[in-house]
Amino acid sequence: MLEHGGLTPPPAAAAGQGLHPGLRGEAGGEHGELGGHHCQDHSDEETPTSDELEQFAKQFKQRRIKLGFTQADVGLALGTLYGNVFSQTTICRFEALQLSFKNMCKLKPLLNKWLEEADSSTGSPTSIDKIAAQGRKRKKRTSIEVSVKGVLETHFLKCPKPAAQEISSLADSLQLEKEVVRVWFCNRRQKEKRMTPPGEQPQHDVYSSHGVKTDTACHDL
DNA sequence: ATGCATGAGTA
DNA sequence: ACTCATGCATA
Repeated sequence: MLEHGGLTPPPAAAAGQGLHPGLRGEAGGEHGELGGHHCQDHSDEETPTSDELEQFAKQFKQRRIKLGFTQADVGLALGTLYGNVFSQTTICRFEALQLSFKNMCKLKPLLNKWLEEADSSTGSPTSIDKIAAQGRKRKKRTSIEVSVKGVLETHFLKCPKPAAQEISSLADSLQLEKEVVRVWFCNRRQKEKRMTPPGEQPQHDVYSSHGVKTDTACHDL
């Protein structure tokens, strides 16, 4: 089968809206060569487009299931195969395209390799290796009430990057630890940077959007 | 499948 | 302190 995609050919390029991968400008001081310059990626490393990643993720999931593997299996297999172990969470997020653009690009080759292996493996006995050494005190997951989440979201829309002081007052108002609130905002920002906004399919915005630059100004307290 | 959390790297 | 990649614990 070819990648037909059925009728999800979406995108239409992510030049309009909807998809805004985290394409950070890496024009900083990445390399500091003086006199001699030899930098130039010329390998067969092409950065896939968002569309390609979508297709791959779909195919990957289907094949994975066809072969009878779980997300956790894949994560472990990657570790035993190359040394990079991943959790079920990460595989899941990859399939759902809930990772950043960069992250997706990084994982695609690995998963691609696994696919080849898994499908052509006439029974390759991959030995399992598990290295466990975690004696850390992970904080118990704080369950934030729905109503409180609503408040947080409202604030997020107003100001996605509140200052420490604002976080403090907010935490105080909501009766939450400052850390919890801070982390919540961090996670929220990350979500916003994912490829596929949950439940938000790119629609064509014929109207709307004018030169209005909704400047995100944080004021008030 | 997802929410809250950790930790390394960076500005 | 933030971003980013990643995962334990949980829904």
